[in-house]
Amino acid sequence: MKIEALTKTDNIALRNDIISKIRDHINYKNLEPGEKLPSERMLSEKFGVSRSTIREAIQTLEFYGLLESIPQSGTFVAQLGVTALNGMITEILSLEEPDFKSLVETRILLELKTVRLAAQRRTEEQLIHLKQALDAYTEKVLLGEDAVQEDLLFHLAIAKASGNSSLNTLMLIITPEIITNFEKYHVCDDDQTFVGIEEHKAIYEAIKDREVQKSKELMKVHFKNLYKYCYNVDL
Amino acid sequence: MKIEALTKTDNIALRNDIISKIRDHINYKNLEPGEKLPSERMLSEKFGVSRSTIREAIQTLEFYGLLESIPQSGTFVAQLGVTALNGMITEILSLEEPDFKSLVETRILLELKTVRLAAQRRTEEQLIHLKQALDAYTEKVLLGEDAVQEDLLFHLAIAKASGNSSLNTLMLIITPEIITNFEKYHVCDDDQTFVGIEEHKAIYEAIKDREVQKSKELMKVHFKNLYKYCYNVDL
DNA sequence: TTAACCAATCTGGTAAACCAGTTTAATTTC
DNA sequence: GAAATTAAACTGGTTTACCAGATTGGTTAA
Repeated sequence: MKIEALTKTDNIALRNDIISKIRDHINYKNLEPGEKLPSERMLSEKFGVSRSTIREAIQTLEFYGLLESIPQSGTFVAQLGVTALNGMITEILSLEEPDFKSLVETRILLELKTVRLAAQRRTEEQLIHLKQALDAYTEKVLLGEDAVQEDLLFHLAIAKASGNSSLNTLMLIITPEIITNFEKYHVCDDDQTFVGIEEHKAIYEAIKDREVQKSKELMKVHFKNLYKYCYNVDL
Repeated sequence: MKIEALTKTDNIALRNDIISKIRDHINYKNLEPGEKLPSERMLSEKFGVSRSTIREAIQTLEFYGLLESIPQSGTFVAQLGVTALNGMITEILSLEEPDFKSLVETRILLELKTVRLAAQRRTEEQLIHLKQALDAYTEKVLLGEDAVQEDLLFHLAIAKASGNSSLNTLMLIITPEIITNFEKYHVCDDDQTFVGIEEHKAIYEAIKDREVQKSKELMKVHFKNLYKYCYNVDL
């Protein structure tokens, strides 16, 4: 482990500590949904840390939808009861860094859904966007260059065309981690790239023709290698 | 629209503006993966805002795994090329607030997967946790009290038992929003709660007995009403 | 008694100053 | 001339101070 990783870890540990203290406070005061948390200054003094640290912790809980800060007014607990809030925060604190296998498993699940939805719901505008992404990918491959990024953007375009903003968000969250790990472990085998063009093209055509089931099957084939990798290799 | 929402919107708009400016800078300087961003002070001066604002924008991009800040060293772009980074940031900036239908659709997808994985992989310890969550839910319902929170915690326990940390994280992200909307639109019909006990119990038993297919079918039934709601009602 | 009003206070957001490691480059030493 | 050294500049993180809008509680007018 690198030296500077320690201080970074310390920062996260500190923030998690503050989050658990906020949870304890909510429990102790039995704060109901919509009730107001003490001001950042109060919490800062109470927990013996600076406002920045408090704000960081609040921002994290805000991201998970458990708190909401209103400017010049206060920070409020979401429309969740104490029990749920308690359980959720405990879970958040115990979250592990996702392993590669989990990421791939999740990506496959999400993409088999987004491609079906895209085939059902894509608009003409989204179709054009898909075509552009496909062309950019094809061109890069034909030039013999690395096309991992264009590959990724095509898949994100499918997610967008699914018309499901929630799925789209989740794809955006897990994609960078996937790519980072891909680069790290050199998963992508360049021999497959020309096959990749055909597969991408076929998926695009299926979405264009609104062939729902076929699009899913094509995506399944496209993920075949990933599948194999996911279930045969342990990282 | 409420008045205070304007200032809140302004804050988000400001942060998004900074994010897009960071993107532009990365493009302009053609920063490769792992390269260092200008210091927060430089960016602060360059963009005419305070460091706090810069830090907030960086923190957001860090959450999506696009940047990484190292204490006393600098902020670095992730192992993603300029093209991917560019596309991702653009997507992030255009993210909409998820609609209820998207959330429900996504939740069903995720839960049909987590329950299958839980039936395959659950440990004895996770099984105990599931049982506790089930009992808490049952008790609350039998007392005639509202058990939405305990319901939620049971489902989160399943996600945890799936052994897929990535899926677990995604469930944690969308669950609060779901609950908030449930409360808002009064989706949960209290007549169903006693049926709910039986359904939860059956799912628990299926996971306990490692009956993968059955667990999925039971979850599908459990979501039947949600399904109907999702595809018949527009919000 | 009640409703309108106004100023003191409190809020989250922003900016500026400070801290302790890290990095860098000039200086010294061999 | 090259390698070791050291001090100055730079880094993200933290603390403190300030801002403008929101809240609140007492006062005043009806």
